Amino acid sequence: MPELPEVETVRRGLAPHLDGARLVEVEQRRPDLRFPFPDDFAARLRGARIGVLTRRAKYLLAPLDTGETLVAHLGMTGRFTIEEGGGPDTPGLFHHAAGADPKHTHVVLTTDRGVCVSYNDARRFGYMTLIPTAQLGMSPYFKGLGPEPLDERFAPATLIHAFAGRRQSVKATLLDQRVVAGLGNIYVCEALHRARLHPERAAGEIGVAEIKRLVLAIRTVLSEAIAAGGSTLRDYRSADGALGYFQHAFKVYGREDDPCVSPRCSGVVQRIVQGGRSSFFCGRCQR
DNA sequence: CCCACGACCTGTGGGC
DNA sequence: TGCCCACAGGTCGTGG
Repeated sequence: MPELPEVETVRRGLAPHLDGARLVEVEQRRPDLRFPFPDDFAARLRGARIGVLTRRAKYLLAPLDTGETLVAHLGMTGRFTIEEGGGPDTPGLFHHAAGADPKHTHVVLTTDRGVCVSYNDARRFGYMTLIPTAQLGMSPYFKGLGPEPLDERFAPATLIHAFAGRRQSVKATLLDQRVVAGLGNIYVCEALHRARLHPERAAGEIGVAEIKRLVLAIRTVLSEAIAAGGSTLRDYRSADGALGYFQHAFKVYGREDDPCVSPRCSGVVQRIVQGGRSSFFCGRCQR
């Protein structure tokens, strides 16, 4: 799935088409994604005007003039695609979800500007819901979320506090959205490499100087990834169909058995499994 | 409370 | 070529 940089890239691609637009048609093609759609989902969206699209963690948020906010999570394979000047199934239309199988297009929004925005999700780990805007912060989706890593409120003190006494690995701790919001498997691996921290280190045993390196590494890798339009491995594309290219800047992710690219490091990238997910790291410069 | 693990789905790529 | 298994960017629920 898209992690924070990919979701942010999708938001930036959708915003020019959706900010301030009215939804004139909403098509919901199945009763559920990961969870059932809320009751009368399409009817509650139809006719609504969207305010300014935002992002929190890996969620996209579209506030509506009905008092509700459309909340969308892309799961692993969720993709929003913009299709201008024709319906979602118009033959010959350019980038028909840019390679996505149309049988997995589950929601199609049409705006008063003649733009179709379709949601395609092969694995259906994503979901959409509607929450009263005034209650967003107290909703179960957002209540426990940690700080945005690119917000100044995310600081060494955040992790010093979260790591204290924690025996869980630093890898698993950073994947915990209650600690810091928006990181996923790729960017945790990349940030730990930049901070020269071994993914199996217990969070509680990481020192203050190391935490400072880690906070900087997280900020840097996310900022660079957003600037590159995210990472495209297989499914991910931005809303306008563009490929991200940050994957070319990976230093460890997906590079098992390749040489470590750190200056003056002669190590080799290895892969281990932690909590059922692959961790890539260099055992020589990450300690 | 903490943590590890299976479950949820479908597609793809590698090895044989 | 074809089949089968491992694995994939994320969470959520369960059970120890």
